[in-house]
Amino acid sequence: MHHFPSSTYPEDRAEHPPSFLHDNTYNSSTPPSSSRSSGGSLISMLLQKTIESEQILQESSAAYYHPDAHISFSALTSPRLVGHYSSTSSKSSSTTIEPLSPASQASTGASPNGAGSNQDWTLELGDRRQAKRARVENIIRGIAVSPPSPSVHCTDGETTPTSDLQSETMENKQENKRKQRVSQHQDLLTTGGASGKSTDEGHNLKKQLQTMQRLLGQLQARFIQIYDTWNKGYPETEVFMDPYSEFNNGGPFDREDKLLADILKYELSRAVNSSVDSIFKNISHTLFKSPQLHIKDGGMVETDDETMFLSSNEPASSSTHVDSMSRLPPCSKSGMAQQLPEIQTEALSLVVQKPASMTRPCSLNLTVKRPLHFHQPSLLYNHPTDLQEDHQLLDNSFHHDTFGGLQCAPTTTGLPTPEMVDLLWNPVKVKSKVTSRPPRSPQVHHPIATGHNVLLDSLCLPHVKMEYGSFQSMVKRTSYVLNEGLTTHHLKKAKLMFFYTRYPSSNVLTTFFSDVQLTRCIMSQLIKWFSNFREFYYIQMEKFARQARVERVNSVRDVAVRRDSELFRSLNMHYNKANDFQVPDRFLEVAEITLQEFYISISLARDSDPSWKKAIYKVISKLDGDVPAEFKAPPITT
DNA sequence: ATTATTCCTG
DNA sequence: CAGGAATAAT
Repeated sequence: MHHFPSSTYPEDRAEHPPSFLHDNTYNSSTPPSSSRSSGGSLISMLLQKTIESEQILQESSAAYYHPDAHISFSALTSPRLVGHYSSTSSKSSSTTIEPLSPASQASTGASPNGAGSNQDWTLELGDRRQAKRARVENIIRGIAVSPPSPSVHCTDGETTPTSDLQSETMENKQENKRKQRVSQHQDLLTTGGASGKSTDEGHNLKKQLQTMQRLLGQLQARFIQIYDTWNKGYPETEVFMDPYSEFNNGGPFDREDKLLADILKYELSRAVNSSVDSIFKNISHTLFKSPQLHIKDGGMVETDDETMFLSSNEPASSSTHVDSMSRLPPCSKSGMAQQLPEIQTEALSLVVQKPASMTRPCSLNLTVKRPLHFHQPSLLYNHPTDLQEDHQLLDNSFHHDTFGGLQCAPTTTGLPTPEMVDLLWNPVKVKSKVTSRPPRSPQVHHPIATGHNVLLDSLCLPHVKMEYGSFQSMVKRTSYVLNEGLTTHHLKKAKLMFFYTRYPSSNVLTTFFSDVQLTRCIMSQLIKWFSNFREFYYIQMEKFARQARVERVNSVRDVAVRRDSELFRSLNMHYNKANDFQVPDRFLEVAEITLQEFYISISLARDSDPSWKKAIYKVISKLDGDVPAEFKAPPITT
């Protein structure tokens, strides 16, 4: 159909004009460099989003077009952007998420210190401080008293404490969403439960689990609120700094703040501890009362004492926070009353400080002693929470981590295999090279060593000193874990994505590989992958084009690519080795066009020009289509 | 000078 | 597919 060389192709062939039609498809106007390196943990991204959206909401809409905003608004996308922010509801389509993509996050997130920041920050600092304090105090009160009631009003990560109007409407929406999800979850639990019969006990348990999930979601939301409030109170610092050292240095924290910090630390750790402990008690009461379920795996030793301790507790109600606290083993309380971060435990060395590339460096002073009884239940109770709505990132692994874990854990034997346990305990791949990762060794694996420290460290929460186990449990339950490296599954997914896009923008990559920590390194690895894909693709094209020229007719019309073509077989073998994916027709068209381009160029002896392929590349780069949304799900599902 | 991409090699 | 040189683009 397309008989003409490059000059005629551009517009009419681009049926799905991508938003990144620029020649430099990878950088557009937002460099993914240091900006994206803020650790990339879920929560840090959450926080960043919160902060960012707050800023955006505060600024006038004119700020969208401020040159310093660095948000790449094409004429195509700007209406959607405005729509997105004004409605404050985000659909799950990739296009509406664009404005919140990490790239734009980074640029806007850096704005407080940038040239484009408004002076309101400093001018209204005094007033804002007072308001801030009021809010924080309110939060504390809420934490101290609020029972895990479903009706509790809580803001999610997307909402902002300052813009009441916004958050109010948003809370309603999100509350609804949350209910939906919870009910969905319940369906899953009832249908996919291990026992199959829904005893009263199981019923109660489920209800309590849901309640606890909600509570945890609220707690996380409060974390975010508090963090946000603090961070906002000192925009000039941008980075959250150690209150104590800063105080001594005449830094931004005054006595009141120190006091506030102490109170917060105490309340937060207390609330989290008690709620998590309650959850644990409930679930362990059911799961572990059978001696069959005493599991010993690696460092996880379960003694009879613990079991007795666990099963002797009655189900916790909302009013037993303090009560349940008092039942905790001494070690779990150790971190609570201690206020000074100087008190380190031996395991603090395990907390790995991220390299300086982090935009929001901070360390968590966490005591790492954790009650043994926390180990096992965490495996089986890796739930998401309500905070996940509107967060693409969360939604993705949500399916996999949660339901996968829940459905797989109870095997026919009723016992998780060591591999499963290990897998669940090792969601963070510390060193992952797709091609060179050695098989996981079945050796003893200390649960609190490695892996999770990265996660914890990247949380970037204020200095809340709390019991490690509870905190970790909360993290594991309220958020899924980001992979730190690309896996073979990601590679497979990338190859399939190549059928749709030969030149994926960094935007596309971030949205479709959101279940990995997209550091600079990972991102360039992904880019390299696609570069390699293209290389193979073009080599095949040239090869078959020359071959066609030799043996076939002289007409371009006869140059075609069909599913039975040898060229297609070659490509399919490369990108879809398992042949379990239906290659879209569009790819055949693109391949045919590519082949024709090569054929023409060779026919016209353009290949004498050393850069003769460049023109072809340019043509092909405009033929990218949208990647189906299904690819946003984590790749392991197949 | 820096960054992105291709080309080449193992 | 990854590493690195070469090269183009900014």
